Amino acid sequence: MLANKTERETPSCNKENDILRAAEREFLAKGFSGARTVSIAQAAGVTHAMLHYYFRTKEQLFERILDEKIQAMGQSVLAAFGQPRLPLVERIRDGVERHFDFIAANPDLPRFVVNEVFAHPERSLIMQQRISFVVERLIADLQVEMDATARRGEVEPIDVRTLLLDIVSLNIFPFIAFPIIEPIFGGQAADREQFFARRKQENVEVIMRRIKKQ
Amino acid sequence: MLANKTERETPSCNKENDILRAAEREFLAKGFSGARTVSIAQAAGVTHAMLHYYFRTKEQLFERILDEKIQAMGQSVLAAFGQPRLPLVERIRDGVERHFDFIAANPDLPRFVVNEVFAHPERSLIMQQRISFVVERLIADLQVEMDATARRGEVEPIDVRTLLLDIVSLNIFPFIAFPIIEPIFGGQAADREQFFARRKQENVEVIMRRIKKQ
DNA sequence: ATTATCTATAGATCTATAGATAATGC
DNA sequence: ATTATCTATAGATCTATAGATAATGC
Repeated sequence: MLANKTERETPSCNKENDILRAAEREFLAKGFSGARTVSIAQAAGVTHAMLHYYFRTKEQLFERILDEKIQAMGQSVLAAFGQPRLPLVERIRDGVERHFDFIAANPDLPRFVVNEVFAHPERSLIMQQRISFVVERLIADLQVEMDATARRGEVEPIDVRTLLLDIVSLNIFPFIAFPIIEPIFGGQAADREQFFARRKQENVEVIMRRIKKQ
Repeated sequence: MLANKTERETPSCNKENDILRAAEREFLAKGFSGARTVSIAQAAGVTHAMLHYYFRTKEQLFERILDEKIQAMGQSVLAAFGQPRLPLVERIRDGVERHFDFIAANPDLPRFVVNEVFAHPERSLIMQQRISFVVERLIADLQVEMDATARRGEVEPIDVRTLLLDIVSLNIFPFIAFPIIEPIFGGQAADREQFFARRKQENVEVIMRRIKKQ
């Protein structure tokens, strides 16, 4: 049936992919209930019937996107902190920055994932479990190094899960709340680039102070 | 009043308010596009026509709720930190805890406000400006005290806006992302109460270390 | 023979209103 | 006379599919 896509289909004339990319934009911007399949089809430059031909239902199309995005969120943490080449403190500083950069490059991602997982936790259960499984190993690995470093008196001992939640909270929230923050920061947030550059530095500062031995 | 047994007599007396309360629940849970006016009417125990009789449109009913909630978010910051009776460091510690408690008591509020403001920033512009105006005074006041305290060498100098964003990021994110966090924290988050009690302590710790003089 | 695409439309849902009727206040 | 409430339904969307037709691969 649809399983075997031929290799000579170039991206620009691959309608299935066009629909996926259009769906990605629409769903990320408006969420499941706000998105319209007609709009997606229109943005993809195909008739509405094609969307159903390839994905049967709005729900199925949505789940393709949601799974993709949940995975991306999980991967972002792995990619940011899974670099064992640096000593722990530098590894964490580097991780905060990498994770921040990823969110900066995908500012709509966290809101989307957070909302849709909240709206229907059962919808994404398998994907979530897969992510936690991988993240679990990263955490265990980091915790071992953390404990060792703390024993040498180089850092304040801390539960790695707790530290990671501090980091993602600080990194993600400013992006998802930017429209609210902007008027409060007034001129300071007028230059979006600069605002987030400072944010990144602040988050690194907060986390470094959190683990610093007192 | 023999007319007491008539069908039109309302048990809860104020249907307009019933609709508002039902709308609040529905909109907070599902957002504007996910909410259904029929469901709201049903939950309020009135016919669907009544909803339009009192509020004309879904949009107007929604804006009543959104304005209310934006104001509540702003007030929560004011109420938490607007207590000039304590010395600065204690005032901040107390503020972090008060703000956390408010979010804990209204866990759906931030997601709702953040989403809807993001989806239609123009819809809430007046309300946002009103909030920023009030918060602005709090910030100015706190900054004066912060600078004075820093001059005495009791804290590390910091921009108050930056510090407040650290605080609300740490306090709000764990609530809006809880369904994602839960499986990763596994057993540690099984007891929701305890998980958030620890979070509160962690957030206080992070912020105290952030302003501590080095 | 199968896959891709289009037009047209069914069917479901959802917002909103019209129009009738009862209650309330003056 | 005005306000509150109900029933019934219009009108607008939106998802999904049927059925015809073109393109592609064997």
